[in-house]
Amino acid sequence: MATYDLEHPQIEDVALTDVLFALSDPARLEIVREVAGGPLEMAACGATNPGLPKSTKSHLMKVLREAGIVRNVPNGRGRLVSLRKDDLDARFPGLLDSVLR
Amino acid sequence: MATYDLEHPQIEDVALTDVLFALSDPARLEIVREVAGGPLEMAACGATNPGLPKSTKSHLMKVLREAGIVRNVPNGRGRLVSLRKDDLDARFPGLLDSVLR
DNA sequence: GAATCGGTTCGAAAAGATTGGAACCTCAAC
DNA sequence: GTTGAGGTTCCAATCTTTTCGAACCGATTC
Repeated sequence: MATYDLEHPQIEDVALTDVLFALSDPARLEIVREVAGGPLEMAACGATNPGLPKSTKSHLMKVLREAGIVRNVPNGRGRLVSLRKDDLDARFPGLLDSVLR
Repeated sequence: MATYDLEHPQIEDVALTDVLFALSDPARLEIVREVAGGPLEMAACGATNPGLPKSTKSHLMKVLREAGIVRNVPNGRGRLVSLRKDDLDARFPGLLDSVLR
């Protein structure tokens, strides 16, 4: 019964401190950098962290998703992760660019 | 014997994730906003948090200081807190502006 | 439909952050 | 020198995050 569509916050509802917190972890920031190049299969990201257990990776993604930073949608039998760049740019102009520079 | 001059990191030594983490706490971010207007006596900042115990406030300042965000120097019998804006702008261009906007 | 692959969720343990009281330190004023 | 104001440090309690195994789920492939 439980569907696997995950909750994504409205961008107006995300607080700046939540975004900053999500980005303040090196592993999460690295994922954001990878995804900044374009949407990525979840299996494909975390290239820098090869041996990461999947539950851990799933949790990192959850924090990013709940902070409004990434979108994570079902895609075939996997998932596609993408950066919510337009949303973030509208809500916190310049932030993403300065973090990713 | 112990001097009360506190350690301030070289700006090149501070990691982006440390800065983001320090700014990800609402109370700390508020202090940064206050200090962005110009140097402030430590006693004068935290206006939004009137009843904050001094040990707690001291700890918030420590996190900001160790992240390279503020400078905290003795001044009379108190301390003067200032934003390391130039350092931060050089190290992470645009970051501070986008966070404080 | 059975097996498998990619991910989520749950639960519990470990690690780290926050909070605040108490003791202490420094400077300045008296 | 004593006192008081402004802050730091220490410590312990609490809270939050992180980590990861185990169980589960849905879509795909056979």
